[in-house]
Amino acid sequence: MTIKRPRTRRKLGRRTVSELVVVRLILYRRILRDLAFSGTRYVFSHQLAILADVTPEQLRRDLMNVRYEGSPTRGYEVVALEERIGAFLDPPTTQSVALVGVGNLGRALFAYFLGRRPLLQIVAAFDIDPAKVDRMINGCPSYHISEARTVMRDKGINVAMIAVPAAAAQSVADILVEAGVRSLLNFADVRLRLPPDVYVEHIDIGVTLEKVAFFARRPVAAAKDVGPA
Amino acid sequence: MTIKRPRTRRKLGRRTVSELVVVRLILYRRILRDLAFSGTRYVFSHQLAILADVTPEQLRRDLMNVRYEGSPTRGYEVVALEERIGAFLDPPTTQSVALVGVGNLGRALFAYFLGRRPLLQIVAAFDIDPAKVDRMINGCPSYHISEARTVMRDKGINVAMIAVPAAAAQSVADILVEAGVRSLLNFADVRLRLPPDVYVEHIDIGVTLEKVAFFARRPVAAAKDVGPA
DNA sequence: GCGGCGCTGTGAAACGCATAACAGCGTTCT
DNA sequence: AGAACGCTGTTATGCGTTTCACAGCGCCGC
Repeated sequence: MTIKRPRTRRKLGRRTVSELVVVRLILYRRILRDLAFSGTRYVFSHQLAILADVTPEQLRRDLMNVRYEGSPTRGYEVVALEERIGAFLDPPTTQSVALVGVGNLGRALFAYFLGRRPLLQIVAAFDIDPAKVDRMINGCPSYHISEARTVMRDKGINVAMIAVPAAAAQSVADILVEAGVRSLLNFADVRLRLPPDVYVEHIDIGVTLEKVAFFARRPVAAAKDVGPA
Repeated sequence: MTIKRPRTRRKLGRRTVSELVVVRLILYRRILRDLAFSGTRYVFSHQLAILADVTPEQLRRDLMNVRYEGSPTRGYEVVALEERIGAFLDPPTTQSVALVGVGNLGRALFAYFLGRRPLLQIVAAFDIDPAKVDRMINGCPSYHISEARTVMRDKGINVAMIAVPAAAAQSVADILVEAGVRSLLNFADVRLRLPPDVYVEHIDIGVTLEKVAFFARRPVAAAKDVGPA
């Protein structure tokens, strides 16, 4: 869920790739992993497109960005394509992530990380509650937010997740950015205002939920575009 | 976070409104609430635009959809505009929501609903774990998923949130749709395949997180569009 | 009272993205 | 062996959204 803004883009080789393409590539790779796991060797664009809920044309167009060529007769080789997308998406080295806010949501995020995502690791948690600080949570040390700057620098963290109440989110974000974070994932229901060179992604459950509720009330055959006039 | 597809639209009066507009309207209203709470009476489009992280032109254009006119000299009257947007967005009556999956994330969602959102209420929770079933959770009864159909019908639920492991999500979704749900909010990291008249919104934390990590590695001044060639 | 300023609302242009259409080619079937 | 099929990669078209630009107008200051 997101608001359309001047898209952040990133160069690869001499090309520039939009956020939308990146998101879909991530999705394709996940599907390819599942396919590889289930023993599939080759896949056609229309098959993969169905699994990703995308048109085949769009899939092929997206794949142009990663410079991988499929065979007209066999389609794409699952493992090879997965690796090629990985080469495009993955960091050269493991990225360290910080989590701020160890409430219900924070714990859910910890649970989410277990096992998965070897290339992204939560190496530090922060909170303001003394009861939650200076402990180990899922093998990860927790600190008081006031130590953020030191810890972030020491551990070379440049990605952070914010899972604190809305009222605290902006000041937390300011602290993080000041401590060198380049990229944020914000779960608080507030639009953060930050310098333009910081990448922010909002997961705004409140807005998303209202949106879903709104569209639950639309006319039955809306998908067919039946509007008069 | 979402993939661009043929946009779901909804008529209002004789106009049709896109998802993007709806999302922004929801956001504007939230900001207006905060402004009203802090005692602000009037607001100009450029002020509101900054708070919403949008251009003033876009804000004004969005507001055209709700048929509210501001004054050239005072701007928009905060409370009146908030109410006007509410009249556009809100359901005539309270909507009942179901939550499937009472794990970490499910509980976080319950916590989220506390106090807020009088127009959306979780009236039933479902799980497959016997230990979590037939209890009260935050004043809401929990049932085994096998009872979904009956309960959903009885309570007139047409919106549901899915917070179960990825492997179970599709079958849960099928059950829900079969039980009459029109609109889904899915937190599982799987793309659900459902009939086109069902509205689905994905909150895919895995994808979003990878995206954030990816853009943390972009060149420093990317925002200025410094690409050569 | 009149001129000028700054805001709103909206038509028109520009942009980005998705969709459609097509050329190339390896495989397979006759 | 030759032809036809179906898939890929890519170019061209179209659409939706955002951005630009300006007309209209109430208020404020002179």
